[in-house]
This record gives sequence, structure tokens and C-alpha cells, in this order.
Amino acid sequence: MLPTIEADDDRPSLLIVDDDVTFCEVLAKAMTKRGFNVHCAHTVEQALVLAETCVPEYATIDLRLPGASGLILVEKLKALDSGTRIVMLTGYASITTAVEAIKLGATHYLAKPVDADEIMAAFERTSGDAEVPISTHPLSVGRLEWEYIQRVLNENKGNISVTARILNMHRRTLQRKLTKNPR
Amino acid sequence: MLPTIEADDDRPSLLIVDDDVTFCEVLAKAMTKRGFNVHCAHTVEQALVLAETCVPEYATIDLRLPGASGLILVEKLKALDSGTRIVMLTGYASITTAVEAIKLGATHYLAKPVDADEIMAAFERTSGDAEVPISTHPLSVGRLEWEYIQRVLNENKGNISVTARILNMHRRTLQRKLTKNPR
DNA sequence: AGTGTGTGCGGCAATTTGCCGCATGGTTGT
DNA sequence: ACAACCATGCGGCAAATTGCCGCACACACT
Repeated sequence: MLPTIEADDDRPSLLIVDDDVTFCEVLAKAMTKRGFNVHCAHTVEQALVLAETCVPEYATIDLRLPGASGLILVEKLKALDSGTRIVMLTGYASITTAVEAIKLGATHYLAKPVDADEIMAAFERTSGDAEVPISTHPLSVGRLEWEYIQRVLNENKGNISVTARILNMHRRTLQRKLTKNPR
Repeated sequence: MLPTIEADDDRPSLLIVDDDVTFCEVLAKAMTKRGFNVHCAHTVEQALVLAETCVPEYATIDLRLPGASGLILVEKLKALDSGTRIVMLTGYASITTAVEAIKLGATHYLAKPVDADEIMAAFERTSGDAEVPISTHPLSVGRLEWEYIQRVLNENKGNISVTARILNMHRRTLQRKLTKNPR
């Protein structure tokens, strides 16, 4: 670990925008370890303030932010520096927003949960490469499902019935799944 | 605008690429009625031959084509004329391929079934309209699984065996899942 | 030819699911 | 206090899905 001198930093700057503070911290740590100069923001406004003082070369932006959509942030950041590489993150992936994000200039669009390596790989991606990013995929399908269920469940304050309805699965099945370990 | 090679026709040229012949015919008719000079192709090779004799201004391309993916066609068409407006069509929408298509230069990405008006609207679309509603829960668990599988599969160039191994599931099961619709 | 790997698919047992039911506990409005 | 409503936990059983075997075929590499 190289101790860094404050002001002029030759590490690439990374702006993380996500309303989930814990998520930010974890990701910030992981990306710092990978050699980035990391700043975090939890709202669009904060992100803009930060971006203006220190235009980031890289950014990860959550789609859903308090107030406005993360999409407009993509637009703003690109306006500040069209070279900025932006990865969109989202808890709930949708084709429409994915298309939108890419058209606005995002370099990639990933669904949570993601790990730092996937984000790194996404940053590296140039447009339309046929290349294969040999990133390791730690998550099995079962595990992914578990993570997702946990998130939705959490968002609904642990209400199993509601969660089951949203997830379009049987309450009984959800119950049974919850008794099991993440595969 | 440069006139195309054999432009005795002032109607905009449209190339429809889809292996489903019936679909092509129906769409061709509908688009002709809307003022396009329509050509159809059912394979990547056919499409390339057609495109070289008469560079299309518009194109609709199915993602799944016999042999290669429709994505490479996007690349080729854009190389011939970067002004070509391309709408990707797909039976089973997946975020991964959507991202890929847009990055390669497609102007939009639509899931079948689509009608001619939707395609028209997609052609008209310019850059990002930053206001896209973020639906709270677009994905059921089954759908999530599907998206994830598509992503990993895509990253591994469609190699089912490798994907199954990474995902820690049986190849046979993966095969079976792939034949089904996203839930 | 021989080896290795990927693919498609059939069949069958084991597991998981969907869907029913019922008893229980908490909350809300009257 | 009472009914009405909802969420929960769990049992049982048929239906669907998965795991795991096999086999044939195609393709690349040595």
C-alpha cells in the first residue's frame, strides 16, 4: 500500500454514487485497494458538487437515487468530461433503463450484486469488443436468487407475503427457500 | 445525405433481417405501406450481400439468426454507413444483449412482439431522453435468473458447458432453461 | 485415426414447486 | 370486546423441475 500525497494524485479518480452508505463504503474500500482515488456521494446534488471540484475519470452510479434518477447524472458527468467512464449500477435491472443509460454515454450497465472485479472489467470495456472479459463469476444462480430475495424482502420490511407477491412466487415456496442456506 | 448506390428511388431504404420468413413478410408489407423501400434477408450472409449492393438507411435486425448473432451485423452495417439507424429485435430481451447492441451503435432495442409503429418510433428516437420511469420491481426471480444466465452465457461466447460449470448447475438443466421463456 | 470438448436430447428417479388447507397472532375499525 | 383482515408457520400431495445417467454427432487439435 503506497501512502499517497494529498493534492496531486496520479491515481485515477473514481466517483461512487449510491444512496446505500454501507454499499458505498464497501465498494470504496475495494476500489481504493485497486488503485483508485475514491470519492462518494449519496445524492445527485452531492455528486454534482463533488464532480465540479474534481472531475472524475471514472464513476459508478446507482440508477435509483433519492429524488432524481441516476440517469441525469450520467448526462451531467459526460457534459463535464466526455471521457469519463461510467458504470450504471442497479438493484432492479430493466431493459429500458439499460438502453437509456448506454445511449446517454454509460460504458456499461450492471445489476447488483456486483463485485469490484466486475466493475473493473466493465470500465475496461471499450465499445463493441468481441473480447471476452475473463472475470470470475463468484455467484451461482442459487446464490443470486438468494441475494435478490433478501434485498426485496428487506425493502418490504421482512413481509413475506408481500415479497412473494412482488416476486411472483408462492408464499409457501418463499418460506421454504428462506429456511435454506444460500446455495 | 449521399444517395445510395442505386438510388432511382427517393424512399428511404430499409433492410429487414429475420430468420422468420413470415415475420419478414408481414413487417415488410407494413413498412412498405409506411413509405420505405424494403429488402429482406434471413441470414447474416444474405444481409451482407444485400447491404453491399444497396446500403440501407434503416435496418431492423433480429438478435438470433442462424449461425451468427445479429450483433455482428450491427457492426458491419455501421461500418458501411455510420448514419444507418438500426433497431434490434429479439424474441427474448436480455439486458446483456441490449447493452451490447446499443454500444455497437443500434439506435434502439425492442422485444417482440412489436408492431410497425413501435419500430417507427424507435427509428425516430434520437439520443437519450433522460426521463425514464424507474419501475420499482420489474424482475421476478425467474426473470432475474434468466438475465443472469444470459449475461454469463454472453460473456462466455455462448458456451453452454462452461457457463453451466461457472454457474454450478448441470449442463442439462441449463439447456432446458434456455429453451424456455423468461418467466 | 485418436483424443478432447461441446451440443442436443431421451429417460427416469429425486427433489422442489405449486396449491390446497388450517391454527395462530397481530392490527384496525366499530 | 368483537369482527374483519392480514401475515405467519407448517403439513400433505400432485405436478413440475432438476440431477444424472447415457448416447450420437460435430469440430478442432496432435
